[in-house]
Amino acid sequence: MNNKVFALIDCNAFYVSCERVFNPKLNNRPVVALSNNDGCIISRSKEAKALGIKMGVPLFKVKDIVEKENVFVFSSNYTLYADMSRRVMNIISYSSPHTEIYSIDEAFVELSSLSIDYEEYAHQLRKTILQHTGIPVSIGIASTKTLSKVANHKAKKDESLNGVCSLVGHEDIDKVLESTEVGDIWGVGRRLSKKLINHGIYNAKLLKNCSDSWIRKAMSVNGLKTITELRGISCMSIEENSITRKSCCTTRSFGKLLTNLEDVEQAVTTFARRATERIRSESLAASCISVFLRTNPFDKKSPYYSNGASRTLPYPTHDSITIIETALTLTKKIFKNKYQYKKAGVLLSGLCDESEIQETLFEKNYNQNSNLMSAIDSINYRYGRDTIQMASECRLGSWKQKRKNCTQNYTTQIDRLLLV
DNA sequence: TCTGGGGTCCTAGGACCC
DNA sequence: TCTGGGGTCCTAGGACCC
Repeated sequence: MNNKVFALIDCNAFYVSCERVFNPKLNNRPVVALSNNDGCIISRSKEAKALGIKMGVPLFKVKDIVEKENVFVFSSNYTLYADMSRRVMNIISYSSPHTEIYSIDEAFVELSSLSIDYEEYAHQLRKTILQHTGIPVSIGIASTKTLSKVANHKAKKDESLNGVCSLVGHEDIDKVLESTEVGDIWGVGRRLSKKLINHGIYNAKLLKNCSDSWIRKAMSVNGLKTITELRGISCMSIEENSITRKSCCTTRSFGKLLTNLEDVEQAVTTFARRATERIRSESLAASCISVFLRTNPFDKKSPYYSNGASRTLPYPTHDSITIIETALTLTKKIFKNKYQYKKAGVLLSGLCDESEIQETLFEKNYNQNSNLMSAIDSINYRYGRDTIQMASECRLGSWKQKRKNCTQNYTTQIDRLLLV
């Protein structure tokens, strides 16, 4: 038996909550936030959920409800959300020595090393986060990460719990597991959930009691970890040191369909530049560059085309010019006339730390522009990320995304501060 | 008319080696 | 007619997460 204790802190309807902080009129009203290009609904207030608006649904499919019920709709404002996330995570990190930032709106904390009352800690933390940032959170506490996810789910659903649910010392965890649908378990997605239900396993208690050998076959080693954790034996620990990434990709849908090579090249240039800037900011370099293009898979009337191409360089680089040149060569290779392109992307992989770049005697030096890159980065940091662009991306701007209803950068731009 | 973006990990199967 | 055994590496595809 282990005696670890994990807490999972999860922000409630995070993007919607961020918008509410700066516009209190949105409180107690149905509010949703959209994905890029104003495509799908990816964050919903409690009131919007109550209207039957589902997670991930395309906006146009719920247009009627949105209009009839006066739902407030926001384009995503990642600059704002990222900054609000940073504030919440700072408070969490300060509250415990063992913290793992798991996503933009979630963090795991290991509590067993602290001699505290866990529930009291959780209520206090909730209060502090709300007071300092305006963001409401829910906290689940249990002996494994997977169970803390279950507890968090319960904390969100059951309003009488005041946002905190602890399964530590809980007399009947099985009862909680019985009321947890199998698809709500961390690690069980849409496919596995369907498969399990077909076998009569529709809640967490039934899953927990399956045989190891059957689970190994049906769900691979990850499934085995999941059921072990449901039984209260911890096999996933806190990842305190953020592991360096293995790839970095920038991809977008276009605001309108593109048919010209020049327009697609312009978009690919921007994607390649942004991805390269990101790896540079993390002191990484890439040795493999991939580009992909595709038409709209939902449009059954037009012919579908999707293709990708990659090239591996002789040694890693984080020079925008080299990476963009390579990306454009790849684009020409896969671009075909007469198709209407909806989306493209650039993926950088084979990443290594910039200090490990091995140069070769006989190849062109890709990294000779490093002073130029530093200068571009510092100008873009100071004056906005697209202040200096590449010539091949400044032409028409025809691929730009839809972003009809986006709020200000209240916390990161001095002239956008609210006046009180 | 309108359908997101950015990641990780595992497995099976093929190619190849001796 | 009869065609082994043991291994590695790579890739595509499938699953998951937020």
